[in-house]
Amino acid sequence: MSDERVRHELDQLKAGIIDLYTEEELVKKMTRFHKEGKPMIVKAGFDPTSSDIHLGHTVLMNKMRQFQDLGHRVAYVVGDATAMIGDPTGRNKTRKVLTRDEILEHAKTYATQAFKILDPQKTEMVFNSTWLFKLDFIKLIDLTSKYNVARMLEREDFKNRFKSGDSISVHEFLYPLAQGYDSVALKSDVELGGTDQIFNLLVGRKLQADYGQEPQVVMTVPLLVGLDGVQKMSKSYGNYIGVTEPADSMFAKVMSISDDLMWSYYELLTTVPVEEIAAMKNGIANDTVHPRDCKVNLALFITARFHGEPAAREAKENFYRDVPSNLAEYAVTLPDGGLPLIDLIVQLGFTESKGDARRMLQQGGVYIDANKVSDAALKITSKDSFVLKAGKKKIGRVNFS
RNA sequence: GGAGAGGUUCCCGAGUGGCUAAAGGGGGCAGACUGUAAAUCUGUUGUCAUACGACUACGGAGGUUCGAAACCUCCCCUCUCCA
Repeated sequence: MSDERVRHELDQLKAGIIDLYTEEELVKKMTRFHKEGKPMIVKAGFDPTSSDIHLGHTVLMNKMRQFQDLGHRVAYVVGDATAMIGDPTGRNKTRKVLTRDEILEHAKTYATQAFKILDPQKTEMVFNSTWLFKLDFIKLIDLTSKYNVARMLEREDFKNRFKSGDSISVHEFLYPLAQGYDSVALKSDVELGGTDQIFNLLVGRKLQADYGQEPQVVMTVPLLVGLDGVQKMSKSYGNYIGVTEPADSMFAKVMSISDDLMWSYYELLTTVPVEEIAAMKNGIANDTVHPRDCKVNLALFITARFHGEPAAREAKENFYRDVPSNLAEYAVTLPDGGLPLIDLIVQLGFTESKGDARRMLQQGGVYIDANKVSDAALKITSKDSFVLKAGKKKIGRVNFS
């Protein structure tokens, strides 16, 4: 019966979800969908302050895709208006204000990346400036009157900042309200977000009720921890793997995570069944399985997802080779008097400054064709091409002309 | 509006006239070890210069001084308490 079907779909949707407010309401909406055929509007917002989608986003997008596969529609909200506030996480004290063009540009590249996962036929991309910029002063006052400061201060970071005496600007209170108002404007049935979004998502519920709508169901997905193993994956922390990154670097980055972190990547980014993951853990515990091999498989899985199997295998081979096969190539003009190695390193962008380059050289991090170079004053005089390696990650073939 | 405390290098944070490119920690980078992991250890961490050294930097603008991150004036910003 239809009940069965709803039950089954519910299990699917609940998989990997942290918070769900509330299950009853979700069931009600799903049942209605099956009876009346009107798809749910599943909302998720994205901040267009950067243009790259990384693996952290994909956790959320997979869930969105699931809803689409069950026949629902996704409202992909580009937070161009809310970006002007910046989600008050307390760390972005001076957030760079983006121009209109930059935001549109970001939204565009964002979308093409998003559709590696989402179904474009069932996705509406909307900009929240469409309705937020139309709020006049009267309506804004009305909106702000629907929430009070005490409740606002319940939000974790507001609370902390208030307690520790850091500044909170009044306009930051507008962020949750604006995001909540998005839900009102879209009449969303479900809103998805990371666990750090829970407060904002719940504001949406309250506001919808205040505006006489049926409140949205709120679901959160776990945050993916970034490569550093500490903070959530985020572009601003530089601990991310972008979905458009080359296979080689994607593979290498996965390999660089800690063994502990590997498990949450398995759970959040792969379809490997939990039993298998448990088996791997067991194997490692009794020394029959090497953790490195588990990580290689993880890296293969993730790389293959965005680049296909063959590319993933090639990335693996490159990873174990001293010199990758598809090495970056650099064309350099050799000046008459020769080119100091230090200058070359800077010129290739391997280090930021000459001092940095010199340091790296002195510390033994520079190799030419697999031979360590320690002479900081070395000058390149011959036009023979060679492979230059500076540090662990910077490597390339240099061709002179 | 009143009173007080502050703004230091990527971050936190010491420094109250020359010994300060500025302690300490975090982070970053490099090296050792390893599994091109983590943890640990070592080194390093403003720019230019082979080097001597030069330049830039302690919220902003002026000033005092042979010499200022430090002292004075004004301004900007943050926080706390009072109204």
